[in-house]
Amino acid sequence: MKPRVRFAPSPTGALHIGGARTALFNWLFAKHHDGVFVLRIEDTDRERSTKEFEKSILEGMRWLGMDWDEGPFYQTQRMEIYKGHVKKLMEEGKAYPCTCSPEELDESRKKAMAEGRKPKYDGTCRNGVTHPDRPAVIRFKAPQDGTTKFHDICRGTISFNNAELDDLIIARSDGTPTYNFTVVIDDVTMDMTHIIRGDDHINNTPKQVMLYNALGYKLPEFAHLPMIHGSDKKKLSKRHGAASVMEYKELGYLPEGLVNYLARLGWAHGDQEIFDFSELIKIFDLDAVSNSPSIFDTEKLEWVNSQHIVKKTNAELVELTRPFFTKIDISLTDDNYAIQVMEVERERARTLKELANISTFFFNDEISIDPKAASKWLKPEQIGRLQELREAIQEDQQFSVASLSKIFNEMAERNGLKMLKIAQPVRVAMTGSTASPGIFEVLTILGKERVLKRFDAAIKGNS
RNA sequence: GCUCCCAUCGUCUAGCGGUCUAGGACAUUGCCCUCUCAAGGCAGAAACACGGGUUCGAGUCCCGUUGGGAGCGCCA
Repeated sequence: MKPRVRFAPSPTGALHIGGARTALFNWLFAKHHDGVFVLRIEDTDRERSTKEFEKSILEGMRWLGMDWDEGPFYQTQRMEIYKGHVKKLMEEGKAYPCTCSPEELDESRKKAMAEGRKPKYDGTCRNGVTHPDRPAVIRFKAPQDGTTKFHDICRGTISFNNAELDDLIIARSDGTPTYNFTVVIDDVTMDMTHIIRGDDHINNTPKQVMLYNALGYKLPEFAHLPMIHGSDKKKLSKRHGAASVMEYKELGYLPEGLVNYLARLGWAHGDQEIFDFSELIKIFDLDAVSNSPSIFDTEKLEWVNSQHIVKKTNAELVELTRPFFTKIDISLTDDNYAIQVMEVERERARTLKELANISTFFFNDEISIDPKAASKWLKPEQIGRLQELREAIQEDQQFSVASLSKIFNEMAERNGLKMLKIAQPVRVAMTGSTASPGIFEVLTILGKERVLKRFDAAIKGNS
């Protein structure tokens, strides 16, 4: 049987790193087994769900390249299905109305905690409501003894004592169904074969299993993934810097870079670190998923991203970095020129944003020279040599890496100087900084006209 | 507090009873390359939480302790 899996985010926030990893493992699992990946929007929390968050989640999914085969389905459009199931349970005596108020419940919970007991519903309304005048929620009549167990692909059998569980609310007083109920109904009616989700759901699973049993449905396979933590080892949240997937796009990460990094959190394939999409699909499976939580490490993400930047062609990098250049008011008008720039800068940046930022001097007519660099490398005696170099370069008909190299070397030799002493002033004059690609490459890409202008600007500005 | 889950270098991980004096990667240190900075190459420092078992043999299996995480909503 072809597996059917789903990713079921609630639109109460953007698609974040943890959600993206869960989505990715589902997607990879479906692709690997030639199964079906469905997207379901769990929007029953009307208070906090918004259309904007929903849109940004879909945007994040698309950007990461995780296409879905079915959906998106919306829980708010499936109310009749849930209501039918609630009714069925009521008729079979497996659910009952409860009129205890939220305040009363809250109080008994606090009391239980204070007394060291587990906060659970005391069953006041199990045998008839106590306040017929009040609006009622519907509770599931959970088994009170015995155990509830289920099989988890990653962890084996997990079992809970039913005495630990209570009569969960399956429908609110306004008639809308709650999470643990809707997931079960949806997963069953959508024919899900595997439920792959974060392990923060392990504690919900026995409740859901009871519902499957009460409804007479067959259990799917479960696979609970370890959490992704921030550097403080706490569940990843907004406080840990950029949490939303789209923020990583803004930061200049490649979708393949993020996906590669995310795949390696909680999953490994021997010693291999770098994977592209097709490779992941080919080798990904649940048996290689680990059980311990991992910490999100931006530095490794950056390295992985740089590995994927290097895999791109120069032409692709031009297109990829264009939006980042635009943001700093540079428009790439000459693609051939930009391609040459990419060739010399591609290995020097870890993100597309950085790639654009370190390349600005190639595109701006006016460059700003770092004062510290100038005070070290554009002193009077160095300006004098710059002048000399400028004349030699002007006379150089070839203006190639080879010819320039010859000019620089001769100059160094004549003055008994190391290449450093002669290259650095030129680098500062051309790029404004002490770090850049090879100086001869920089010169030939910039072109003689621009080079001479920058010589003049540096000489004029510092003499 | 209770329940459940987890436990190899700072971090991500390999390891599925003997080949582990524990391997790789990021980060880090030194060296090489070198016109700078990267990239790259080489070398180094760095871990099986602890205690009991089981076994001829345990990082690998079992139990406990400790530590961490998650859940305990008319949120999902």
